[in-house]
Amino acid sequence: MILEKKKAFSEFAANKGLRSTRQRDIILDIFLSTHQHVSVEELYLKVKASHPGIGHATVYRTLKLFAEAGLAREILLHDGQTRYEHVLAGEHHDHLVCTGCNAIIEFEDETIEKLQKEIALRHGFLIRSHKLEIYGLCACCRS
Amino acid sequence: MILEKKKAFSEFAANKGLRSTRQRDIILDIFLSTHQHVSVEELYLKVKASHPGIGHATVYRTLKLFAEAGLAREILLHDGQTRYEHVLAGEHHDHLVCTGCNAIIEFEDETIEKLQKEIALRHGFLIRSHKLEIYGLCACCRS
DNA sequence: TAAGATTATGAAAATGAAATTCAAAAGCAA
DNA sequence: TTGCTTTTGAATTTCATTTTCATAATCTTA
Ligand SMILES: [Mn+2]
Ligand SMILES: [Mn+2]
Ligand SMILES: [Zn+2]
Ligand SMILES: [Zn+2]
Repeated sequence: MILEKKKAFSEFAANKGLRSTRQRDIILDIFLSTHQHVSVEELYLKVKASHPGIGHATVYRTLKLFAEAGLAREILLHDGQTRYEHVLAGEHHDHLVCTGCNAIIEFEDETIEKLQKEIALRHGFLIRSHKLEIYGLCACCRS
Repeated sequence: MILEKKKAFSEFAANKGLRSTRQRDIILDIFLSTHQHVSVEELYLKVKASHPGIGHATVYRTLKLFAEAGLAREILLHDGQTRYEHVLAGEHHDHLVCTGCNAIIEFEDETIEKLQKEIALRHGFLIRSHKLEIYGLCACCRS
């Protein structure tokens, strides 16, 4: 799975005429080693731990490339930090966001997805993407 | 409807021990006169047009109060600007956002709302709020 | 493989939205 | 009014992100 993603990025880079750099390889490795929903700052700190020379700007730029390449998805919750999550081929999910402990629970609901398509159809709207975020308290934080 | 909202805000202010100020009255009047989904800057400019003395900070602070009072809702789309929309008592809706012309189409779907509750229940999650935004192209921008 | 052309990088500066500071002004209870 | 408290607005600060630009790395071609 990690190899697939590396390959996917090489192909994307080749297609776009991007050069292959040590930094991009490192950032990709570290991104792939993280769990879901990393903020740019978190990832930057991880990168810096083993590769102090790599700068903020490169991490920002590279994560945007990953998103463009389809292996990461940018998510904006309500904390002013952009996060990136891993995109598995063909998979989509939405989020339950706990405002108590910041946990993020993922879910999928085919019916909701279908209803969205119907709504779009009804308005002559062409869907490019969507986000559904449910904010509240997770089971732990309720009790 | 405008009077109701003004009254609602007075009550909220009274309850919170807030003072009644000329600025808040003006900003409320102008907010109520706008259409849906105003950015803070847009509102600030409108306010400044007739009342040049009123500052940015007051507009920011006051809109937060409106949200707290329940007569406005903060919405964060993907353009880095906080917007506020009018909240009608007991009403809820979600958004189709056109990335072509920035139009925002509102919709309600009871089934989606119900399904969200079921998902939350399944995860022991207590819903406080949610947002569903569908991004894409509106009918005009498609053709 | 060396040169030349182009792209990528990183430190620092710039940006832009939002929050904060603080002295002055306004509101309020008595 | 008086005196106390809240609010205001200009300016400053903050913070995430973007941009700039000189330097470095990569790729292409000979
Ligand atoms: Mn996720
Ligand atoms: Mn709306
Ligand atoms: Zn929690
Ligand atoms: Zn449009």
